[in-house]
Amino acid sequence: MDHSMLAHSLGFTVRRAQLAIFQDLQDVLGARGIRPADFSVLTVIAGNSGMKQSDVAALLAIQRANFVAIVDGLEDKGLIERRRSEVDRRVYFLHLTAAGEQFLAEILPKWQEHEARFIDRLGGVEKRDQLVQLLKSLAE
Amino acid sequence: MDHSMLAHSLGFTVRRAQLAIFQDLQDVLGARGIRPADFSVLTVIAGNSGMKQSDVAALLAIQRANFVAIVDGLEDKGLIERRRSEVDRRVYFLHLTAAGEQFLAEILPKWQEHEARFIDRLGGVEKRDQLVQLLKSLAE
DNA sequence: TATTGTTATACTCTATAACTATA
DNA sequence: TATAGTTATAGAGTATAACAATA
Repeated sequence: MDHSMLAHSLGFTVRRAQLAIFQDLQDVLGARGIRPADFSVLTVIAGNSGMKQSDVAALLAIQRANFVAIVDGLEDKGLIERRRSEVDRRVYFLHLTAAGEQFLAEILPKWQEHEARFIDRLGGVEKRDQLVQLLKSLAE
Repeated sequence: MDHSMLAHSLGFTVRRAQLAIFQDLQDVLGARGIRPADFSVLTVIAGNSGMKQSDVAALLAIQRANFVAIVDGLEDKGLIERRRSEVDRRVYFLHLTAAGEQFLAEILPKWQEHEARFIDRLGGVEKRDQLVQLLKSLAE
């Protein structure tokens, strides 16, 4: 199927793998009405309740200008809420709502099944750990 | 820097690695006036001269409708040319021009340096081979 | 009827500059 | 002056439908 030097390059193989994973993830999350970026925001807030809006954006490498619409969308869905800082009234802290907690609890098993599908392709969690370590060294 | 479960997931780490590699690749190729997709097309044609336009598109997972502008751009730059099939006058075969061959010869060392930067981060070509194998199993 | 290349179009993601309110 | 959030906008990349020429 592939006859070029690209087939053995890092850029090409990483991109192909990323597309395969994201397509599956989009199918899983799209059925529940959210996108991969929305999911990543929910999990970050779940793990760090009350994080500053701009810090969440930076952690996920999303421009703060583009992050506004993502937060708006999740707030409109009733999954998260902005709370103004009393100390510095420029900043918003992000929190999951009760509905957001419930939504995440429902969707997490589906996400874990998604991860499990690809762990199976790799041949187990040891291979996954090995791969994640290699990938992290690429991203520094 | 990361406090979420995402940090150890396949989707997130693959995406981060892909962004790091593509940013570097865009810098390398952008300085020579082409994009990663252009480069991939040039290398495929170099390895398979006279390939059908739609087959190149399929090999690179690019929609044939979106592929037209890429081929147009490379043809406008004088790097490739379309040659009509005598047998089936619907199809175009793609070939590098002499200028295209020369351009690719000039740019390939820069691409190899780019690959080498990431192979270094991994810790050598054995790690690269290991990673490529794992990534291919992800993309099936 | 089916296929190749093409056009038009829309949608998402991303990048940048400038605004506002606060500090 | 500087920062957090916001708005507006433009550029990529990608997806789909429909067309002309050809099979």
